[in-house]
Amino acid sequence: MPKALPMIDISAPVTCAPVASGAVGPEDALEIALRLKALADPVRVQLMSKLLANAEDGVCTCDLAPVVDLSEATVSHHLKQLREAGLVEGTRRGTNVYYRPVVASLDALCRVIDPDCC
Amino acid sequence: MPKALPMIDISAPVTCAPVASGAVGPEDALEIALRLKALADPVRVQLMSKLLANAEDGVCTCDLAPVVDLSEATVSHHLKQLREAGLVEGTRRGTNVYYRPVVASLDALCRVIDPDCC
DNA sequence: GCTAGGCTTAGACATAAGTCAAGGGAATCA
DNA sequence: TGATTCCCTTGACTTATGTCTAAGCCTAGC
Repeated sequence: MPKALPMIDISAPVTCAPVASGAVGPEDALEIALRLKALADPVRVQLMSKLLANAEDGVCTCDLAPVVDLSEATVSHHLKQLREAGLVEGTRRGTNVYYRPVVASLDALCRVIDPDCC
Repeated sequence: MPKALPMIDISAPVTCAPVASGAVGPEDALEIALRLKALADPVRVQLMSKLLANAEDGVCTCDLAPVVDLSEATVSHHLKQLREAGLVEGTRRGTNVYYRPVVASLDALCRVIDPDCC
């Protein structure tokens, strides 16, 4: 992948014009792609699903690991990806960190990619 | 990525239950992730954008290459990814192949990932 | 303080993905 | 038929990604 290094902040919901509205520029395309990439992994899809199913309570890392049958370190890595993409947020309660989905980000992402959506 | 090899057909629109409806299984998560991965690249986002902007006429590979400033071989590779994900389809007219977006697939994908969509 | 539990980070490794150059096919036209 | 043009595939290279183990960091409770 001989490609420019991202290193841009994508933690806020995407705000550019919908993809269908015309040829998007390289920078908008990169913003969209980075957020999509955060979701484009089966483990992270499963994690998001679990989080969305428990959106009000939140789920801690130790409960997430068994769901995807991976080590806590790997789950933490995936959660970091999702956090950096603004798709989840974690709050500490005691020794545990509870993760919750950021529905607004998911919504914004969807709005950008689907012409007939919302 | 020490992970199971995909090798599954994802050319039809995704049909599984929405991610938000509960913890999706590993196989559904893989189906969703593979389709998202097809879109999760800045070049392919740009290509889709261009195609969506010319949805009725279609765009040929030689016109697509300048848009993303890459070789035709690389563009062909990206189009193959999108084709295998069922997001675009190409029809030959003479020596040219004209690509068109498959809006239904994009729509289905969006419906699966966004709880508040559609 | 000190220890224990939960979470994250760092390093290492294997696999996947993006890019290009070169070559092969198919359709058109002379 | 032969030449040209467009498109696709293959192979090789480089970079990115997912996973683990091991180590470090907070927070709570003693």
